[in-house]
Amino acid sequence: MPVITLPDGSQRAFDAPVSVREVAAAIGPGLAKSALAGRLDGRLVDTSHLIEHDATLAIVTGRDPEALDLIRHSSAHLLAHAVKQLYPEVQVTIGPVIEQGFYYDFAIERPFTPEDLERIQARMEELAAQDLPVSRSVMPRDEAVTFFRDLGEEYKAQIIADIPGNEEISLYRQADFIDLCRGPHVPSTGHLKAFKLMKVAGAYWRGDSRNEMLQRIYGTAWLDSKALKAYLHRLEEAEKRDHRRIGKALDLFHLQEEAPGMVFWHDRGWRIYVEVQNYIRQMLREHGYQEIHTPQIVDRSLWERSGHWEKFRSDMFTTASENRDYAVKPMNCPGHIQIFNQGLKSYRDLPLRLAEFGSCHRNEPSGTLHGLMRVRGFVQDDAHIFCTEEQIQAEVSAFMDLLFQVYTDFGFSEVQLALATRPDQRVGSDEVWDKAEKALELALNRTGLPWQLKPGEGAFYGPKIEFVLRDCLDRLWQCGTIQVDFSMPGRLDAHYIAEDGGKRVPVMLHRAILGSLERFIGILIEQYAGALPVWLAPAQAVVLNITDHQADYAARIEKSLMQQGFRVAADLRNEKIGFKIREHTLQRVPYLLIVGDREMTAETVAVRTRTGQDLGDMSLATFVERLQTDIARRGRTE
RNA sequence: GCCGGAAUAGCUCAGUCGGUAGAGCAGCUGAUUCGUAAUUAGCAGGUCGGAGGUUCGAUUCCUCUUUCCGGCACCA
Repeated sequence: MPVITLPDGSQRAFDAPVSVREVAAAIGPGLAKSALAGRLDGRLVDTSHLIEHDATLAIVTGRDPEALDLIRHSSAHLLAHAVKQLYPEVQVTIGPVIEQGFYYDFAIERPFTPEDLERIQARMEELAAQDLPVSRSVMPRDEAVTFFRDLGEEYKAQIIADIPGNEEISLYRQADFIDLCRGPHVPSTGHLKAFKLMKVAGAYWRGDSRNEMLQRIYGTAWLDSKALKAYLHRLEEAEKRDHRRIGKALDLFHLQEEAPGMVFWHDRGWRIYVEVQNYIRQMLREHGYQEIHTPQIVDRSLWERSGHWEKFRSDMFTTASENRDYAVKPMNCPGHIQIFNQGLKSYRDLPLRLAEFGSCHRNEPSGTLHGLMRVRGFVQDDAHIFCTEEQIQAEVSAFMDLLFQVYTDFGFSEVQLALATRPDQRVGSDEVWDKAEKALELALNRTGLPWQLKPGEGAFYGPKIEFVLRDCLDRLWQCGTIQVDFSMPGRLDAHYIAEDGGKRVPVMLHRAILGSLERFIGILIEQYAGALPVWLAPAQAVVLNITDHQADYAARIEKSLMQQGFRVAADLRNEKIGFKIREHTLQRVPYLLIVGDREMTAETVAVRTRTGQDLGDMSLATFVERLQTDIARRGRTE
């Protein structure tokens, strides 16, 4: 007879097997009503789950952290239920929970329209209002395959057929809808109170582009309508940070039809770009890198030797002249090896670190282009470290230290780390891959930060560590990387003379901290919602006169600041001061220096920040000190 | 590349059930010289993304195409 231990340590004995729901009811009718699931000996189960033996049990309600996932998962089922009712010809496939909601993939001849979405949403609301009980049952695998095949659900049958034969399959039923699912689910559809279908999209069956395309419906679901509303509001706010919108509003850059995926940088955006570049340039010098510059357009034969022509030809831009074929460089490494190869290198020259702000072009698939985040023409803060196998470990570790220093200077603390290991198609022996992967893993562990393993996602020539940042809508973008390459130096005849006088092929480490400068600046813009820290701001201060009377004084201040190396402008237009303040505040200029007769007489400036703070009057020298402090701090928050 | 959606003034957007378009802001001209987030009056501004088709007539309907947006696949 089961004795149930509750989270508060109290125990309840039952003289027969009881369900989670019955235990909840024994505690209180309110709890029974709000019970979504149970946590039985640490495992999530349905409220209908029958407890036959002694166990610990926690009743899961909306207050528990598991509740959201449960609700989202059940919402996915509700979505499928509604779709099957409205469009019986549709086949269901999978419907998992994702970060802010759920989706469900359907096989359907005709794609869903936005109007379909409205109909489906309405039907879901009806089904939820009916508070249909959700029940669980089990079936042997083979029987389940036949069952779904008879229903005409080929995809479901295929999914089940892939489950090992000796396992039992659990099914969930609500009214006339039945779906394969591991569960658990909410006890009835009435628990689903706040959901919204967000968008339709195509998605390949089993995530493979060789397969047919399914129609995916994305939705979000929350505990109550207040949380749903708050989420939708957060989304709207996030969209205001979109670097494409801000780039236009702040006159930073633009893209246009004639050059898809290539950026036209305007003066204000280019100031950011140059500042970022100069900062990196200085860091690289301090860390033992040489800066070089290699050609944009190189004869095809070099790309043939490097292997790029064979593997990435369709992704390279090519051109021809006088019976020769050329490719615009998609990456810098072959060029860097050419510099390494000039003159005989000794082991004493290693590690040799060659850096380049390499302008690269890749003919990315049209559907992937995305503002500054995914472009066809970009510049990497690229470098290649030529070293011996023994030096890999130290070089990787030194790189990671440098990378975190840089990210901190830019104000990024949330970086996701991943190790991408050997893909199926690769060059090099397993022994060499073992060594390379081990080296990266050790360096990762040394950081003490969590990291993710991405098996099979390494480059064809070696494994890599990825440093990933998020955009304003939580989409992930790889920025930094370090990759071990045992193959390309050999292919391109790089070698050095070892201590014993023998010829050796160096190992090459490909590494970038920011990755594409375009992408990194895009993320910076979103991170700061356009209000870049003083060291990066396109204009650090603007001098505003109140009337013509102070025009000369304002111009003098502008000139003085400019000569001291600050990015400053004077706005001497005949406009009201409130109007000028509004404009430059919207332009996110960190400091507005207002000068009227009072300041002119006192030889001061009245300083206002872009956040609306009034710092009062101060001398120019005091203001300069403030600027210098800000600039020295960079993006660090301390 | 694949699926869906969109493209109208410099920007943000409205509109035309087929009769060649409208607002706000920005711009230009004038007045205003003003103290911390929009002074004011007037003017001008568009081959309605591109090409073809249907039609007496297309920005509107159809086809193709380009780009962008959201996903998916890809990302050396």
